[in-house]
Amino acid sequence: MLDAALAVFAEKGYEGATLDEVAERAEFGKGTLYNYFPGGKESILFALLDEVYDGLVAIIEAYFTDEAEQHRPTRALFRDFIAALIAYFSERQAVFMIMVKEAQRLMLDGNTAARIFAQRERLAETTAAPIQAAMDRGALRPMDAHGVAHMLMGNVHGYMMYASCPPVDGDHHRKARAFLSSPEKGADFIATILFDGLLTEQARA
Amino acid sequence: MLDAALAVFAEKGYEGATLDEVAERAEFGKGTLYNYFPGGKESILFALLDEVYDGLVAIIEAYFTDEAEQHRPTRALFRDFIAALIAYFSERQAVFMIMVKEAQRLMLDGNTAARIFAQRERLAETTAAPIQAAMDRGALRPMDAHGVAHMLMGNVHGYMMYASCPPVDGDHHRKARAFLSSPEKGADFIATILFDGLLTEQARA
DNA sequence: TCAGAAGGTGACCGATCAGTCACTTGGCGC
DNA sequence: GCGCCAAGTGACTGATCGGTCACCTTCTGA
Repeated sequence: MLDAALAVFAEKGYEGATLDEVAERAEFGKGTLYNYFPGGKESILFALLDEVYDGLVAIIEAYFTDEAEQHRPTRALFRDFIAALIAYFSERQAVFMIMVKEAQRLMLDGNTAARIFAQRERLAETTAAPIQAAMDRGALRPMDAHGVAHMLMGNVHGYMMYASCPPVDGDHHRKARAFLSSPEKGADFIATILFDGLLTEQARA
Repeated sequence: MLDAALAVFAEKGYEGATLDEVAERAEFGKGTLYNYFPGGKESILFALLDEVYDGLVAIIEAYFTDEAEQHRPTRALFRDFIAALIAYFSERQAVFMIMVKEAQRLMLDGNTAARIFAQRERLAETTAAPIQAAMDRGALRPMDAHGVAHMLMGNVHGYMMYASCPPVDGDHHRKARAFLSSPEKGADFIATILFDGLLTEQARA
């Protein structure tokens, strides 16, 4: 049932989606929706977002607790983490769309901001742990690990927006974007910027 | 009149805003709105977004063509550019909200994606020029300047989302976020990540 | 076999709102 | 002062949609 809501909300957006359509997609009557979600349309959205964030937290935790990943070089560890996130979103366009269209909107709305922000904190917290560990062992610059985690997620988001947009007519950057269109290439791109930095060696002198 | 639309759309979101409210805020009758924007609600939104993007392109161009800025060290130039962007959005919360809530949504909607994406390309193009110049003179790593420009804008967006969110109850990161809450601190944070890179010197060996 | 519960249903209702249009207002030329 | 046009107006309408509820259809257990 939440799968149906995911598909419809992702396609039409929360406001544009009708419960009739969600019900039809779920192969239930509209009344049944209200048996499961007495809170109505909004509670369906929140349940959906909870599920989406739970899924994300789960794969992040799984990645960083995987025994094999534990003792790899820091840069390779995070580069592949970024690749895994990009692959995850690429295979789940609807999940990505919900997060962009609805979660961002709700985050900027006073009534719902706290709820969504708490979910994003969970995400950031989960990602911040291995970042803090890498800082502690001297592999990463000592900074606010929590803030770095937010920015890392933000970079993946930015990359997905950039990469997933349809080519514009007469777009002379199509080639450049195609270059970035695999999770591996995208992860290299982001990792180079974030971990190596944009400055050349001589510019640092 | 677009100012009124900006305020109302930013507060309630496009779908949630009513034209009655826009008209009231603008101190016009609803019919007058249709004299100016025969295309109705949607054409008001597009006119508004055009204005928003024009304003952004203008300040970016102004920053990079300012004579005094021309020959500063690359890192300082871009660090201050980031600070200027953060300050711009901080002073114009409504502009930021429109871009997050509506532009992002429209970018992921097949019918309107091309139009919004073209505007973002203009932004990226404007920012890409000085980045390309810095690459050409060997100050920045040779990469896809256009992609780097997108990621830079994305980082400012990510930072704004992170910084502008209201503190959550029991949020033990409030202090960390307060640390980032001035444009100067935020720009230092982003510039360190993007230009210097997260890896420590010894981890690069 | 039947009573009753649990789960499912969709026609209906009331509220909302984008868009319309017959009308008013005010200012300008003559 | 008058005619006329441009600009402005808001009550109205038709469509849409969230939410309700009286009813139906299993299923269970006695």
